[in-house]
Amino acid sequence: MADGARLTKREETRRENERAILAAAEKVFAEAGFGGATMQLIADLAGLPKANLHYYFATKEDLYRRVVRDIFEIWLHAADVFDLADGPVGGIGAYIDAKMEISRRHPAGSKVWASEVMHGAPVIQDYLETTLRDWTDNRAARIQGWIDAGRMQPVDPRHLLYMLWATTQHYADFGHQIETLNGGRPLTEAEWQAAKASVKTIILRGIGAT
Amino acid sequence: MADGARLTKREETRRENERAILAAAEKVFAEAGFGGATMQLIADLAGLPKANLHYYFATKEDLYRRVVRDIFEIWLHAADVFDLADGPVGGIGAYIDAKMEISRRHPAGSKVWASEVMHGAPVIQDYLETTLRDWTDNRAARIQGWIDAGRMQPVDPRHLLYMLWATTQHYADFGHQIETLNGGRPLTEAEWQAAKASVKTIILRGIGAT
DNA sequence: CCACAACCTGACCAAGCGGTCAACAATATT
DNA sequence: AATATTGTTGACCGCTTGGTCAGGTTGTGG
Repeated sequence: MADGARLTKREETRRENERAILAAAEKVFAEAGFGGATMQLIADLAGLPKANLHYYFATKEDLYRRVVRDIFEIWLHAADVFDLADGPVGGIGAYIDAKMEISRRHPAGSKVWASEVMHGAPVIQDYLETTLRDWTDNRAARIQGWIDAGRMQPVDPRHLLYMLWATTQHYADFGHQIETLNGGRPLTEAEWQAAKASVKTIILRGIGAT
Repeated sequence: MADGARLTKREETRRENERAILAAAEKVFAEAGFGGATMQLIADLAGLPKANLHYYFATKEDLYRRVVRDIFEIWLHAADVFDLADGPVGGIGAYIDAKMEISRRHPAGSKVWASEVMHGAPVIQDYLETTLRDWTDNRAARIQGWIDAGRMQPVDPRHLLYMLWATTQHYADFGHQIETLNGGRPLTEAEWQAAKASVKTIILRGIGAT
């Protein structure tokens, strides 16, 4: 008792295998794209026979769909910080921090998401049209509220959101390019902090947030 | 005479076929990624038999390499405007316009480039380490010059460049997402102008450019 | 302990892939 | 007109792919 949920050996194994498969899949899909990824590669990385993957996920597309949706959830919840603050400095500042942190900790997931959208969102188009659209409408309204309250300069809320997404995701999706331009070394802790600070400084000043 | 270069029928055909293949390849690579693209698909789109592709480009990788390098050239030359202006408002403003225009006119190329970098730049790593690094160093120095001259606030020139790249490319790479959030319709001419204006306003104010 | 269900996997398959090639057609050169 | 060069293509090949499946193993509930 006292170690959370009581699990049978079966449930535990299932959970662990799924986790291993999803982690491997995320990495392989990020590195090779959907078309370039192979079930064999994912299986090897997960340490399971290929046939076993098909026991847990019927098809390559099912597995991919699951990976994309998992990322989407994380991505979406980063916006919780948006709603806690009462003004643009706190709200947008915290959102930038949160999204930069996601780029740093889930670079593979970010790439899978980027790849999916870039190729026309074949598997999550419905999510874009429902969940994401609602999400965006809400946040745009909130930003407009700040503008109306004189807390920031009038800018198109949507283009501001695009800029936030673009800039923060860039550090994951184009991490390889940034690393190369950084002398071939990954950003250090201090360099990450500097990156965050730069982004926040420019954007918050850019919208005249108070 | 007077219609430019005099070409034999052979040269003309060769030129036209190469053009058709490259255009088709850019589109297919953008839509499906390197791994998902097939020579058959490219051939069909170019209106040529598959075997003919291999006469012009020995391998799929050769063809891909050519597409990526062509984009890189366009991308790089967009920065010419950077050098004509004497201050950040003109220089960076014009650069944003130029890169937004590329996103608009070469969305497929942009996606191929993004995909290439995202997957670790397997075919243009050398370009990143030489041409792009030099390019970046030069522009960073120029921006630093503007800072030293008091023409803009002190910000890290590199992170500013990343922000410019990220934001402008976003309109190509995530064009599908933007279109979906725009009610399923592509941006109109006026909306493109508004996007450009938003980006320029926020960034130029963000760096305190004068 | 038993019977049943869930889980695992090596061997296999049809389909599609990048790439080759021999035979042929068109153009250029002499 | 004859010849050499370059361009074109259907048919083909070896290989890898996603996916299947029969038969075995492991865990569970009674």
